[in-house]
Amino acid sequence: MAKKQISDVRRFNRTFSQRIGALQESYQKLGLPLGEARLVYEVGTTGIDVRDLRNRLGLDSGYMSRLLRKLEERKLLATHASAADARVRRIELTAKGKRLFADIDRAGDTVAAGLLAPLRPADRQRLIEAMADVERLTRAAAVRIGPEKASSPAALWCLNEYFAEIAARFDAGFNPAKGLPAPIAEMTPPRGVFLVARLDGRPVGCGALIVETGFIGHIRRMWIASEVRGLGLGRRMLDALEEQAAELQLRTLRLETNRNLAEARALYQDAGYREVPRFSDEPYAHHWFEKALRRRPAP
Amino acid sequence: MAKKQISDVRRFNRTFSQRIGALQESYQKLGLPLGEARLVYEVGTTGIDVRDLRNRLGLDSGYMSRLLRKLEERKLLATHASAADARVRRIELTAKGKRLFADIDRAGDTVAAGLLAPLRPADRQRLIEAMADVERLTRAAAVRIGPEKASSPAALWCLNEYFAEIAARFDAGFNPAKGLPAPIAEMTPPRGVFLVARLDGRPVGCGALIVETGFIGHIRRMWIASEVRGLGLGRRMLDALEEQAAELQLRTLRLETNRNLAEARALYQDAGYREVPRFSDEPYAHHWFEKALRRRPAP
DNA sequence: GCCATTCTCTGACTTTAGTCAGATAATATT
DNA sequence: AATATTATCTGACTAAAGTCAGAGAATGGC
Repeated sequence: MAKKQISDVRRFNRTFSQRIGALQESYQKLGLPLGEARLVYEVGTTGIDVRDLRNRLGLDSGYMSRLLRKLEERKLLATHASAADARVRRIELTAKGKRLFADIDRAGDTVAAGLLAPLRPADRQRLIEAMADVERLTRAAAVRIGPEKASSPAALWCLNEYFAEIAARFDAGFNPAKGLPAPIAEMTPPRGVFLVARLDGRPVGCGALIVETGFIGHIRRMWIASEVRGLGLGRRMLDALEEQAAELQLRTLRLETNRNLAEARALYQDAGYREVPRFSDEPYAHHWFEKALRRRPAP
Repeated sequence: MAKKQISDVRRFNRTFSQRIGALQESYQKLGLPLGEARLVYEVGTTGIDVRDLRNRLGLDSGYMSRLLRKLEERKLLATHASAADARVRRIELTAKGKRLFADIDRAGDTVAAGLLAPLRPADRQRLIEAMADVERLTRAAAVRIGPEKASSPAALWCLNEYFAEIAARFDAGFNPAKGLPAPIAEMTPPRGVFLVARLDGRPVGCGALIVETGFIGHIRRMWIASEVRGLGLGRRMLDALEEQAAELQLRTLRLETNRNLAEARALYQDAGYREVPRFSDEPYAHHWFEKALRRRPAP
């Protein structure tokens, strides 16, 4: 990577850190500390479960609890047990809290308008487009891939999206009952792994590795959400699956794909998979691939 | 301003706040709090005067002093009186401090490289260009214009740049001794004002208003640094000068300009100045302008 | 039905990041 | 030479933003 590129990116990060610092100061005039304002803003007009809020803001549960008590005392929000699960508490803003939310929201608008105000209309449009580009292109770096339970809500959501997509793209649609099955148990250690790609916590892709007899692994259910496609995530998912395979001491990886998924085929070929004769009964597949893994160096 | 534009900008600010939050966490692994790391980083390998550091970081002098003592105890930096002015203390990093600086620097590189790493070369280039666009276009919003002493270093620096530029652009060069003078005393209240435009503290433009006999003001020394040109700052400087004129109860503003400064002429015309017959002996001028100010509404 | 896990809460602390009011010494201004 | 200003430091506070251990209730998985 060119040094010039790195320093360009660093300059951007630096100036934006400053700008965002200035932005945050603008929230301070609302009469409560940043952390509390952020919390009120995240609760929003619709309310939220404490658990979700804690995950989103990444706060310690004790700290969170105390913040909530403080805001409750100020009559900005109210908590009550969730209907679905009596352990989790649901937060809703009071009328006063909603007014504060509106103030915070307005302050955000003002900051944004302040960036646009000095510009001519054409430059405003350019700024917005450039921001969209930066956002899209930096998304890839914010994606984290890791193993999760194949039965987790995120995993099931990904699989659902995956099925919906291939149903739309395969010539004859897709019926999970007819395709080669991939039971959750087989995508669970030690018989396999299920990887989920997340962007800011939200699932945006998945891939499964199923250990077959001997030293052979089977890659299944690889999917990347369209919002993050074209950023090299397919390759990263494949690399992550190979990493898992290496840890499981596998020697060969196999996978199959449908003729309509041209970008997937290109990815597999580019990643060193070579086409082999049919090895599975997957009725929706037209191409079968295989790759010999390099033996792991002893640790 | 379109609502859609504002919400687009807000989304960008939001995602980048998150990214930058993550970035800052990466510095935390260096074993000292963010504020102290930032300080060490700003001191840099060349050293800095405490005064400048305080301005740059915007810290209270007491707090700053305590931070320095803490870092001195840890043998990360050393202070000594400045040679030029025994009141100011100069900070230099010790060998240990320089090692820490290198670590911080490397962490910054790692973050930047992490943004670039997942991208293909063409996308890397696009990201960098988009970042440069965003930076350039948001610069205007970060510029602050305010009155400063015409004898201040920033003012003198601006005037120097201004002279250098017109010397290069006027047909016959520019000799300050031959031009209409603008003594510092006349650009100082109550006889006049000197405005400086600053971007993140750095001067990037200036403009002077000199009160002539009666209710007439004379605009002189208007200059905008090339790095921020094309962002509407000339107009803002002119507006700010008119604001000052209104506060001084002036009724008419005058100015003159050289034929080679086409963009300046366009600005004046656009701002409502109309060309009038020569009213001054400025030998470098070819055009004279005037504008009647609207009377200020009573406060 | 039992046991592990999840979710929230409380108590007891800590660190970070300041603010504010002087005191002191050096320099600038008049 | 007298006075004002500037730069730094010290003492005495404060608010914000956590951390960590453990308790208690509810739920999920077997």
